Amino acid sequence: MKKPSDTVYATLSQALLTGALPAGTQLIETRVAAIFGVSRERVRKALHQLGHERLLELVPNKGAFVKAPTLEQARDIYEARRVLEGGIVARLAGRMSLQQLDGLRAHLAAEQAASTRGDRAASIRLSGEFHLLLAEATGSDAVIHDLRELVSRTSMLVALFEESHASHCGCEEHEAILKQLALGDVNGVLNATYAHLSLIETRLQYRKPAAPVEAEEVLKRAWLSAAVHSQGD
Amino acid sequence: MKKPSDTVYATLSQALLTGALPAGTQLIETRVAAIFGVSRERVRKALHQLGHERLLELVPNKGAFVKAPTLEQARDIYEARRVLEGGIVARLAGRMSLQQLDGLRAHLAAEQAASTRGDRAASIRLSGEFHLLLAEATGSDAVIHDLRELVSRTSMLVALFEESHASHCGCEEHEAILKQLALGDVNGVLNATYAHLSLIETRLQYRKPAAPVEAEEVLKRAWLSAAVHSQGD
DNA sequence: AACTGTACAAATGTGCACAATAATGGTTCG
DNA sequence: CGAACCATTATTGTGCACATTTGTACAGTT
Repeated sequence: MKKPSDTVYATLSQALLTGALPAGTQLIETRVAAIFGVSRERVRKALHQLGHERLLELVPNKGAFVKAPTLEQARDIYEARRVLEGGIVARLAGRMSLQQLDGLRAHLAAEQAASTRGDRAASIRLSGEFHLLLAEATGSDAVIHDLRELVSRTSMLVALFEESHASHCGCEEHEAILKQLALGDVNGVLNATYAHLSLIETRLQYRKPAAPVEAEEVLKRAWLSAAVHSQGD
Repeated sequence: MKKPSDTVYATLSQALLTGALPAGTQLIETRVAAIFGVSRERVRKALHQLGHERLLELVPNKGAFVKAPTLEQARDIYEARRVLEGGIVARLAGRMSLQQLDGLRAHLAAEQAASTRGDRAASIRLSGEFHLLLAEATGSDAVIHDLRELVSRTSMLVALFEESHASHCGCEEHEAILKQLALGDVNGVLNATYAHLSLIETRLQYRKPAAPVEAEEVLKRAWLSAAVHSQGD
């Protein structure tokens, strides 16, 4: 069996990323520890790590709260993605191997297949992975790390601000980016990337601040689900 | 008086960034706690935070070691800076206000002044700040955060791999970047940025793995220095 | 009736003691 | 003489009890 601390972190992380917990919810160490059946210190460490990843807001002597990003902060994240992903594609333009291009094309085909057969879950997952694949093509672990964090935070934003029926990228836009990449047109690929990310950003809209929910039940279900999943290890 | 935990973190961070501790040195919680006169838990938290920032390597059940970046990992960092800073300037090109450009020009003048009067310490500091100013011009806190982390890691690399007499950027290269920025030439500013960072990277060269040193003495001096500095608060 | 000061309750922060784990050195057997 | 195994030691990981801080409610005063 795996170490419980990793499971605690993974469970909380997924719960936050999927938006299962409304923004502003306080995560009380003792309660979470009781729910998960682990000691308070394990929870504490996981909470601090999530705080360092900007998914939680840690207020000294008060506690950990689910970060409630404003629309302004959301735009901050998307601007950061335009900057970083723009830098990625600008750097890659005209410098990619045929093998790398083929890998991206294969991934794009998988995206389109998932889209045509109406598999929404796969579409969302593959759409996110496309961006990470671009980061991996740079060969820099630091770039991958930074983009992964931005994508994670974007997931939370989508869960917060976006209508559920529009949660994945358009395949055509990914296709356009890939095309410009192969051509090696720096300005073209930059514009395609900016347009793509800005289009996603426009899908964000203000929603009601989300009704406070019984965190106990949500976490209990998430914990049991994670426990089931890790049973196969 | 400030909280000791912040001081512990700041002291260790500075010691690592300036390269006072050779790579591979093990930081033993109890020893550090004894040296600093604080409890072990404070040290532990600081160590974990530094580990999360990739300045230390945390091995489970073994301890915290000063990260020993290889030249390959160093290139990884510089590639990441090319990507991110390239994304920054590409995004900024032609979109900056006159006020922002003037601010950068003033900073560049300060750099040149420090350089002509031979103030090496100021030169190094101002050179680093120039890059951060570009990040701040994007207006995205996430971008600033990511670049700051990369610059921190670069500082450690410089302390490790670079000869001491060549530790600051050339003002002319910053001038070239600024010029292309004002012109709004995306390709030009990208090339200037890539050239600048690559030139810095070429200064890196392999040095002897650094003789192991008595970490006790180094930390004690760093701690006393920090204590003196914080006395004025 | 409103405001303030105090006392209580709840949650986090901290230090300590113990358990688990990995390296090391010595010893013994082949 | 060498290698493997066991014991010892040093260090990190964990759980628990206590201290500190903060929010709140209640009562007293103006």
